[in-house]
Amino acid sequence: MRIVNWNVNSIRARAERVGAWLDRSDADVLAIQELKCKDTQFPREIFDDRGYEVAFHGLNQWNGVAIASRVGLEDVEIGFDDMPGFGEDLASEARAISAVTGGVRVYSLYVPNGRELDHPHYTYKLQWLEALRAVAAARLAADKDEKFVLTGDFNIAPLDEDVWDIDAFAGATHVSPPERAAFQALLDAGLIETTRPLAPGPAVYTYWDYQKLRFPKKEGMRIDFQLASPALAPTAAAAMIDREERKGKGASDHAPVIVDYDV
DNA sequence: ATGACCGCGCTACGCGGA
Repeated sequence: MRIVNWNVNSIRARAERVGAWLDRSDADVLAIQELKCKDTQFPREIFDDRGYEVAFHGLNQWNGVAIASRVGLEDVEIGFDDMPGFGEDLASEARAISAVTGGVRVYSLYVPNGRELDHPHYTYKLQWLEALRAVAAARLAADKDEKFVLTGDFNIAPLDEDVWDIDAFAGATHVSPPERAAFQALLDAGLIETTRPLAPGPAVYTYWDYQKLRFPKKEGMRIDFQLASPALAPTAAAAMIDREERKGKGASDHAPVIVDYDV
């Protein structure tokens, strides 16, 4: 089963491209981040027309997550237990959706950006990741044999080699020790990241800024991942970052992250 | 060539992105 996660940076602006990509991707499951639309605006015909079921969650022009699948979609959950909110009213944001598909619970996650190290959004990011860790730990405690995977845009570069120049990130988010510790805590809880071993770096990236010719200069960041449960991870057979999809006019700033699982 | 930000919304410039 081919499971893909992709931050599309607006599903409406990218509708044609996502459809064309689905036609050639052979994806069984596509976990999407950054829909940038409300549920009432979601272009579900992209998926209907191609025989994919789709579940989506969008509240406004920010964030938004979805899962599309051609191998069934059941037991959809919006958010996760004790997911923190943000803002004066601590409103919960559209950053998590999951569903059982092909015998695997797949999460589509858009981890908060953090903005600046001294910004309230950074504290929110760390709290959000800790709540996510608690959910993963609880799932494993309840059933160590459950097949599930946390996929999406983690907005963390776990290793120095995951950015083109670590010196350019001094004092920036995405590389700070607390963020990296929050990512490591997910691994310490028992999850296994399946893309890096099968598509190792250095200089393997999933995101390139639109500015400053970052893509043609091969200056990117590796911040999109798949963290699989112990029952699923050993079945990972191949992984690929589809950087071809980052080329040309109208590309998302993130590339699809593809993993084939023998399930 | 892969080429000098992009998408969104009370359509106009500020916000968020990383």
